[in-house]
Amino acid sequence: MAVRHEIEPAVEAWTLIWRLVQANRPRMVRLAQELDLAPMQLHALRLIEPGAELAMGALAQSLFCDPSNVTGIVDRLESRGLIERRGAARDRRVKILTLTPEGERVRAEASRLMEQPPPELAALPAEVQVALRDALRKATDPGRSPGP
Amino acid sequence: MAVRHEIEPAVEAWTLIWRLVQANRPRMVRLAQELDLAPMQLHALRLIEPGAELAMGALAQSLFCDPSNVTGIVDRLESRGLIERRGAARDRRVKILTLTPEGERVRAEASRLMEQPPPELAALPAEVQVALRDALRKATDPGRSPGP
DNA sequence: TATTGTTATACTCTATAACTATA
DNA sequence: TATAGTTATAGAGTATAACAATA
Repeated sequence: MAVRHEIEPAVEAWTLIWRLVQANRPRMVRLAQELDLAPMQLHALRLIEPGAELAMGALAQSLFCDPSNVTGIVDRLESRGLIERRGAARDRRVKILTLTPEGERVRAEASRLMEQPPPELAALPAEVQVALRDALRKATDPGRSPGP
Repeated sequence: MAVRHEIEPAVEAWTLIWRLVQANRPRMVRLAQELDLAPMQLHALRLIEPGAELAMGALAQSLFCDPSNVTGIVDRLESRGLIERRGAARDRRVKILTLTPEGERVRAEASRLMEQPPPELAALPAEVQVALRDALRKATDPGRSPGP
């Protein structure tokens, strides 16, 4: 019988992804500090698209946290003048969030900085970058995920 | 002149990695809850290897946070009986951390659960898993990083 | 003097439970 | 009754500054 010392490629890939993301945590923390935003504030800001509307509840779902939590995060973004909160016309229980012009500016800057790949990826030969991208496209392709 | 609508493969790969990790945040939070550990406590526990010693300062560096912070994290792990803290013999300023038997048990269980790849990766065809793993190996190979 | 870890302080993130105002 | 969001509360993570013990 064959001896199997090899671990599953998916297991090793997942471990390596974790390592890569961990190694880049200091950069992300520094980035948030430069924008004078706490990590979750930055995350929330990125989930509100320019010109679009987002209800508090939808934001809570996207952030994977309790609605009671979102109140504070939104409070802080609002008092910094980055977002606005107003009641929805058709159901006055829900609060609609929109970016202010300053919010759009900060969000664009944040996105520009965050999408810069870490040196470990940027230094890879072009063909390895392409192989990595193509494999990740297949993993995150919505058409592949389990049905509704 | 050629029009370039394509973004750099490394940029897209980095974005996809973020998406993958974000999508798996709820699973990681649930995992920590099942072990009755806060996220940073889990992270810290994983950084102390069985049979090895780790100074508080080294742990602070690995966690990318301030030493004053580590005091509280270690306090909570110690009061749960997962780690021990004692003065180093040769320099009594430094505190040495070691796992208790219970700490080793919880850490092993945590590692087993955390290394399970998310469904998005596990469901990939074997050859795509291998391509992904090989590209990530090249990215995280210590031999490739900028010199000392 | 310099370094390791702690304490004091203040702020952010986190969830649970009780509350409000709508529906 | 049920739902969206808030408030109250408590605990955990975060950094800065001042401190104790040791080197």
